[in-house]
Amino acid sequence: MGIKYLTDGHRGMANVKMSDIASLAGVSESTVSRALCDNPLINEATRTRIKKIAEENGYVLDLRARNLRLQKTGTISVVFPLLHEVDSGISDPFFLEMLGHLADELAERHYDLLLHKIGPGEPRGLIDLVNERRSDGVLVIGQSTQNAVINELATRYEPLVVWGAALPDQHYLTVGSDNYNGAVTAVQHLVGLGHRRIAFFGDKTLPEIGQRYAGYVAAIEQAGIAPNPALECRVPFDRLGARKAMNGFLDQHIAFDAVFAASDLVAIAAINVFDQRGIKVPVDVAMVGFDDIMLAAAYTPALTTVRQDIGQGAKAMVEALFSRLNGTQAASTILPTSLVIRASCGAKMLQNKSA
Amino acid sequence: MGIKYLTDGHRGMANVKMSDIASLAGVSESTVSRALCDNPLINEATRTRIKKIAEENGYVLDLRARNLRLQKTGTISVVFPLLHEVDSGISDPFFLEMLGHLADELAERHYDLLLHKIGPGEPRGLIDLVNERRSDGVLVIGQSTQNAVINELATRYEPLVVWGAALPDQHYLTVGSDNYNGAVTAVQHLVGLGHRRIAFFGDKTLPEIGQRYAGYVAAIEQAGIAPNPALECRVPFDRLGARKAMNGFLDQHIAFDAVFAASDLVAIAAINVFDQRGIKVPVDVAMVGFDDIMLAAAYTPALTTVRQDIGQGAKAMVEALFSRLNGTQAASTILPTSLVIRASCGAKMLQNKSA
DNA sequence: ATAGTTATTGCAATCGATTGCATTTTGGTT
DNA sequence: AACCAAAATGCAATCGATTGCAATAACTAT
Repeated sequence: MGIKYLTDGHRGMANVKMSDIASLAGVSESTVSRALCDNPLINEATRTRIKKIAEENGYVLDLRARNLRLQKTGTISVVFPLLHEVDSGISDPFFLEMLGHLADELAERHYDLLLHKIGPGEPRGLIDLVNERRSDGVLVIGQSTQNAVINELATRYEPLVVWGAALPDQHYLTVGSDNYNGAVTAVQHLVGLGHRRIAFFGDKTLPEIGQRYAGYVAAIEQAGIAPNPALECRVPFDRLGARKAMNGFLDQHIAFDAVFAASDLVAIAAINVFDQRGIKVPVDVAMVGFDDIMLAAAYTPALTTVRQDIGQGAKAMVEALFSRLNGTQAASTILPTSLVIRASCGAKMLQNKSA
Repeated sequence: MGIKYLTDGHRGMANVKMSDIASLAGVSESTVSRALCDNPLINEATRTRIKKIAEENGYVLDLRARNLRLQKTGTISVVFPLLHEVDSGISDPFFLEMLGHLADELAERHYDLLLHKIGPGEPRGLIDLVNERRSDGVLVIGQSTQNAVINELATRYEPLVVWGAALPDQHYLTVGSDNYNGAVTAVQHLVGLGHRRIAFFGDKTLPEIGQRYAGYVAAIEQAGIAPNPALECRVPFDRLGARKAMNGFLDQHIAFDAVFAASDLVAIAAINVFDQRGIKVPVDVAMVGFDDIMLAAAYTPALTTVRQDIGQGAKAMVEALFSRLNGTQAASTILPTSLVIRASCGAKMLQNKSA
């Protein structure tokens, strides 16, 4: 006699299934199924024997079959604004960092991560995705301008969590940073350095940016400075549009001594445009960004910015989603931010003023 | 009488299945199945009738069931070096751009994209992924140091395509840029500008970087310059390590007038470190990068770099993978690169020389 | 009308797992 | 030895689609 093995074919990967293991072990499929998931109904001895056989024959269960039977997918969709067209997109490193953390959190729960890109012109994408029921839940990173679509969807689809700003009439769970207070802190910092004419760079029609703008205004006013609409530069997301907007702003020759940029990417682009026109950061103008992407620290000059804790954010999103899946109540979360001070807004201005 | 509808429950999403449509239409499931996939066996009239009923009742087929039956998954795994730990990782924007393009290519072919993060310390991850057969094929972005594992896997698993350098004893298909010639062009450009003491910044133990290094050496020698090992700075991937390596290089006070950085990220970090020590790019030192990530153009100074066509790369990878899935032969691909000249290595040096 | 085609449709098995219930085996008790 | 409870295992239905083959309906030509 001797131990029987299933020979795996030429392709190397034998298509071993549960019934094969069952016959090898001389038991029924039910027993194998139960043994493999440590069901206590099965005798300790048989259980280990079966497991050993399964192991030796390289058995792995077929998730399609299991999920079909269990009526689930074992998958979470992550919807992502992946914009990469030359003229319409900047791959924000912030998203990649978020994605990495989400991948971790989901892997820990043994869920797969199905990635869906969604472009600016395809609002149906999200709806279809849900209709096809390929996943047990959906995480949306960045509602940007789609919040109407998302909101409509949310009224009939529960397991949906969105990264971004919490808005008033919102039916869906959000996890996001405290944009308002983050902005307040940033602007207060600039004020503390002696800056008075602080420009706002960003597109405040986007929900998150709108909140940052509100914080900017509040901090300005609180410092006793009159908000000046001329100091606002509406910077779109695409690179060319951004440069154009910034150059247009500079062409107006409005005096300003600092910029609060709505994201690090905007800040970086601004520094670049300024540089080309001979304006040096931080010597001539102080600059604060938002996000603290990895590159913020590596930029020249290193960027002072409002840090969002992406790891926490990812964790909160996944937790909220699984609460919904389990029927537990869960509330939207607003995560605290912190100001990271680097070279892009040195203390020089303060010294100038006091001198 | 009147048309019958399946009422969808409170949750909004009715769980309509094919058998429901069958009874509504008064036909068998087989007929519905065939009608929905435009099988010509089915009468034109019934086909449209069934489709209409399916549409009205919001029917969508269950992919698990279909895939189980068809013995496939409809999914491609994308394995991704998502490193985000503070001390071990930089999220290279290059990867996100690639990911976006892959998402497009796969979506076009109606395949889902399953994302798997793989950390530096988990070589088994890739193997397990394949064993679990959750996807019909695997795309690996960046072999980095894992090529031994990948190679072993490739001997028994066919539908595998890797982004990266083509290496001698490789059993797997690769798609990658022409690292060698890209580097040659970059260095020739520096030479043409009059630079003689060109440093190499990067970790040449990684396959892709190794090829770029080879190109660097070749171009140097071809210009009649003796390669100087002291001009090589081995820059690791983590930020702190990178800074340390660069500072160490500067501490040796070896004269150099230009840097060929193995990636844009390295170039960016280098400019930053140089700046902190009073070395200005491009005034004091010229800098060329590799990749042409979005940020290269937005950096200050804008980065001269070797552009990789990521869109083409993604396309080639997916095409190669599907060839394998269809049993067609496919060969590894090497994509051409192009040099993008920007501010980081201006023509100043040349003028200095000729003056 | 009738046999012979051809165009449609249905039956039933199948993909690979899970699980309620029935059944067998084992062990303990008197 | 007989019986009962408890432990271990097996049977068979099920998840929702696809498809070879059989069966029926609709025509065509004689």
